[in-house]
Amino acid sequence: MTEDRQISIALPTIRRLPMYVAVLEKALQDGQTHASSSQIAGALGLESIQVRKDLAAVGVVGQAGVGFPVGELIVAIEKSLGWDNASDAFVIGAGHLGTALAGYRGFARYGLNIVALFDSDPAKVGQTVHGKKILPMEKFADLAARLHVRIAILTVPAEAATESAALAAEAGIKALWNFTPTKLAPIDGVIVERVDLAASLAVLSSRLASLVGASGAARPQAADEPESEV
Amino acid sequence: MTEDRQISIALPTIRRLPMYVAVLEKALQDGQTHASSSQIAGALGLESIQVRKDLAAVGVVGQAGVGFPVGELIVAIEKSLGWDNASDAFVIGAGHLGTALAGYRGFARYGLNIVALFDSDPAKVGQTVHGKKILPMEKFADLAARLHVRIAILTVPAEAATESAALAAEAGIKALWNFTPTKLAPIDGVIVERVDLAASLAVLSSRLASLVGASGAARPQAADEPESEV
DNA sequence: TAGATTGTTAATCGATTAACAATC
DNA sequence: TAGATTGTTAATCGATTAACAATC
Repeated sequence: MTEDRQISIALPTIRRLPMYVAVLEKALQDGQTHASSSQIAGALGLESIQVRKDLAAVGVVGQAGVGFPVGELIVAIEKSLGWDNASDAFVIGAGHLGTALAGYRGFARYGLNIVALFDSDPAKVGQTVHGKKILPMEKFADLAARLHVRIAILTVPAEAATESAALAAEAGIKALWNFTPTKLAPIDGVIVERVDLAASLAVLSSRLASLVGASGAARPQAADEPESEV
Repeated sequence: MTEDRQISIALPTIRRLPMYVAVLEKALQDGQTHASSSQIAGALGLESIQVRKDLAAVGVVGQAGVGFPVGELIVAIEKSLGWDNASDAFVIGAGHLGTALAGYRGFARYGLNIVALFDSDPAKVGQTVHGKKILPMEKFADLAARLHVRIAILTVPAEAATESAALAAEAGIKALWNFTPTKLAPIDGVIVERVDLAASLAVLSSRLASLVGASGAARPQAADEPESEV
């Protein structure tokens, strides 16, 4: 049996693991069998000690004087992340963002397979985007159960987030990837991971503001060209 | 002159500030003039002491026995974030994600105004999405300079990320909001904030994997009972 | 005054970084 | 053997949490 103690890897470490996979795959393509912590760190702008600590957390041992086995490492990381066998997912909300995510081919790399989209708008239902059908919300629970879908990607408008999340939980969804600006209240038995654009933009704009503030007064931009209404 | 010491607010605090704004605006609509740290914390699932520490960082003082002044707080937070006067932004890459972001009306709330999109694909150039024009990359530098645009939103394919970032930096862009899966090398004088979907999905799927692993072999769960537990 | 709540100072916790002996 | 690199143990750093006197 495998060691199976993937629980309890520190969250910051888990967030860095995908970067390691990317770097290691490049190394693999270059024909490298081993990569040292300092090589990996260099490629990512990290410290080598942090790489060693992170890799220790996924349970791979390196070879002193040589480095870490690249192939083995990729497999171990993907196992830790649950990326070793693909998971099906439903998208709830076939708006701009939902259809964009449904069309993103890169998710396959992360073991995520978007099966279908759901929307409450009858005008959208029946359409096909990126080869995936938009289905009515009424069919969600039944299909989630029949197809054993455990992941839902939430891309509905902010006002509909809470209700959609409840419906998904009811339907047996175990993990919600929340792209809405709504912070959901905890739901028993459901993992919620939020992509918080406001938080990310807050970091960007506050740094920009302090940069501008440092170099002089904030100044209005020239009213010229298309100001374009939203 | 204003106090102007917005530098050095801790990053975790900055990430939480937008949530406070959301809660405070709701309080304002309910006619509240003041909100206590425990009220705010309760609405967000945080500890009151953390709220007080965060609000202290933006420089607003509360009133013992009463709470914090709601309106003043909103203004102060928005100032800290640079959300007090809107910034224009360009989108680079008019693919699914780029057009989705260009159509998201919620950004106005964060002082972000998407002016136009740019793409290197001649087939896309000339089209209009959500009332915004798709322009050729060749015009980027000139327009960025003329309109004093400092923010670019990067939604090109992974392979084009580095090149596009360099072009943006060349054109005087000061802040890059990077939605590509590529981790950019640091660029002198340019702030880069990345929306790392792989990192977010890693957290989601690893938690899901350990949840399934904990309850026995990886098995299609009964579409019934909550499996509970964090 | 009495109750509620702030803001400060100290304690705790967890992650990052440093140092270096062990090992290939 | 000599050089490179790991993994362990300890030190540092920063953020969160606790306790409580000050204050409205």
